[in-house]
Amino acid sequence: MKIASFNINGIKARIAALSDWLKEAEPDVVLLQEIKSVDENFPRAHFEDMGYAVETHGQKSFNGVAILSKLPLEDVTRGLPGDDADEQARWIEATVVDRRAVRVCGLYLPNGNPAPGPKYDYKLAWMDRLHRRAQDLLKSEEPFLMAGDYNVIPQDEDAARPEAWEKDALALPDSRAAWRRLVNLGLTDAFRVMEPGAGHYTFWDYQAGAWNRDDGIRIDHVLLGPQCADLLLECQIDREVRGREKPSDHVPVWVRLDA
DNA sequence: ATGACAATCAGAGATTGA
Repeated sequence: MKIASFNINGIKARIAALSDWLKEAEPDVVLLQEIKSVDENFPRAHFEDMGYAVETHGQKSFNGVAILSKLPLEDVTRGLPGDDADEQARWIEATVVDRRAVRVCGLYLPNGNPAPGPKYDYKLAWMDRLHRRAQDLLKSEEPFLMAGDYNVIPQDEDAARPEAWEKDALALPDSRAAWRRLVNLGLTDAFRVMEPGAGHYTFWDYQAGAWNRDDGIRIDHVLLGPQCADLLLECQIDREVRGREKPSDHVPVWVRLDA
């Protein structure tokens, strides 16, 4: 089972680029972030015609997550538990059934800039809710993963120029501590365990020729629960997608599971 | 120190992103 995460930076603007990548990468499941669309305007029929089931959790203009799946999706839930007043669409879950059933969670973690400030407070509070959701998923002792745009640069080797991010919400000590607290529950950073080296990124800013200078950061991650980590076969970043026509500023990261 | 670039909504330019 091949499961990918892709922050597409607007579904309407990315229909062609996403479709091209789907045809060649042939993922079974794709967790999308920043669809920037309400559910009614998501080009559902287009992706259904490509063989995917479509589940969305959108809002107007910003944020928004979705799942595309060639395999049946069951028990879909929307919204990260823990704050009924939170109206930002950043979390969707479903169970994918093939040889094994895997609970997949798609997430778009708040950016948090400027820090300090209310946006950073929201980011840290959201990460605390994520920690609690992970604890509950761990209790099930079933295979699960949480993948998406975490907006966290875990370590200096995950940035081409770590000094440029020192005071940024993506790399501040409190952000990294919250990331470690999550991982230390017993989750596996799928890419990091398969590729221990530096220089692997998932995001390059549109500005200042970041892509041409390979001035990137690794902020899109796949965290695996223990039973899911047992099934891990492969994890890769499709970096070449960033060099194409009308690209997102993020690229896909995917895992292949023995499931 | 600032803006650079892109998407959205709207129908110009502000807002957001990372």
